[in-house]
Amino acid sequence: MAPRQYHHGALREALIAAADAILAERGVEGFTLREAARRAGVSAAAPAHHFASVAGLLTEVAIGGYEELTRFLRDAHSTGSGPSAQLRVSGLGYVRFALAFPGRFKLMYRKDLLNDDPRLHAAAGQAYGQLETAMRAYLGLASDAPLDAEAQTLMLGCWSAVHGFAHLAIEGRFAQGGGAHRVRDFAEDRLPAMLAALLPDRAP
Amino acid sequence: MAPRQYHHGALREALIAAADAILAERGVEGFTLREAARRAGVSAAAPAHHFASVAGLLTEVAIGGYEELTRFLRDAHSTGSGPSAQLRVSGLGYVRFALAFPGRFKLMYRKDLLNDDPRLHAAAGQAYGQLETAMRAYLGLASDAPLDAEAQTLMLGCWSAVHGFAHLAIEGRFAQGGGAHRVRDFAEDRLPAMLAALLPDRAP
DNA sequence: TGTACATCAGTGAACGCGCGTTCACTGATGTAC
DNA sequence: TGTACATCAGTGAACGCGCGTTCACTGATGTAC
Repeated sequence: MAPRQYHHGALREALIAAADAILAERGVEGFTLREAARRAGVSAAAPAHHFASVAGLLTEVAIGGYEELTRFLRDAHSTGSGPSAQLRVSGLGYVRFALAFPGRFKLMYRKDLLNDDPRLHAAAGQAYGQLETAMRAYLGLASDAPLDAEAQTLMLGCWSAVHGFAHLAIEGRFAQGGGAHRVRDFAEDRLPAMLAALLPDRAP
Repeated sequence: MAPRQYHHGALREALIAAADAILAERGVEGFTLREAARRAGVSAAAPAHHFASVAGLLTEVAIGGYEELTRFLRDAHSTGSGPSAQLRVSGLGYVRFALAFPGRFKLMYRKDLLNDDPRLHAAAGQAYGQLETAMRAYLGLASDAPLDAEAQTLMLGCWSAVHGFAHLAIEGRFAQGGGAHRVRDFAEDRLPAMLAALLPDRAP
């Protein structure tokens, strides 16, 4: 590595990466701006030149989180064959994301730590829209049709179920022994059946 | 009110009540031991005589929370007619509890703030057992029968769904305008249909 | 190609904050005789 | 019924902590001419 220069060159990105690493290692509660600065090899005052406040940095991390979640949902979706399987496997993608990045996932729902930023809402909306698209296909609706009452109820149920599952799994309410690995195994083992009960195959 | 005496008389209970009030007003993140002492009209050092640490006090609050949740589940259950309706309405009870006491509810899932206390696990187990009992009746199983694979999957789905719904509702992910009142209306409006989709009537 | 100078992106020290907990203490209570 | 005394349940001051942010500053960069 080159010796530290006075000008970092990409401090903004380095701080975001450092924040991400802290979230992964210590969770949301363990995050501090000073620690992020420390990891980026920079004084505690430096972040102020790139983010108005700690919320600014965390908001950036959360936006990245929603973008990654969208990717997870899309990737999962593409592995299913047929609208029913695709919707179910999208739910699996949601949980996989949450268990892969629990700190980031929790941050994404911590309104009190984030700025009320339109980019954040847009990123969240994109992830949600990904699920909605899958739901439309599942119900045989046109891709631009508004969701009717049944569809809305089903969306609510799916989102609640995968979100609740993810949250409970992260909090260790299921597999009581073992670490993250065991929790992921539990999810891969049990989620498909749970999603199948909630979203049975539909005739096309 | 009598003038403050040197000996409070029931400081332990007063601290628990104060903590509960703080959770209601400011949420988990807004809780501090010093503030609880302040509200009980006592010095910051006083709580140490009743709780080994802040976690001790919060654990007591969480235990009370699980007991209250159990009551909510039981009360809701008793308003349903027939096992199917009773299970569904128990789910409603879970969410009603969460929306009535969001701070306490969140605390109950914050392992990092609570002691690893057998009384806490027992209280949590009792609430969970309440749901399990309703599930057994729903599936027509004997009240002491172990849950088979289908039953376990259904339990997982129900718990995840109501937990996720509660969590998302508390975080304001549904009704974007309005306060707690509007969120509760949304839940009362939408949850029954969601639960009906997840737990359709079963022939007895 | 060189140079003056504005601007940018850092530094290091300090501020003020409130926290949970500890300490030596003291006032109040209750019990043994 | 009184009294000595142990124990209990408070006090107030202090400790050490790490936090986010501010401030006057300086070193590096880049641009106009």
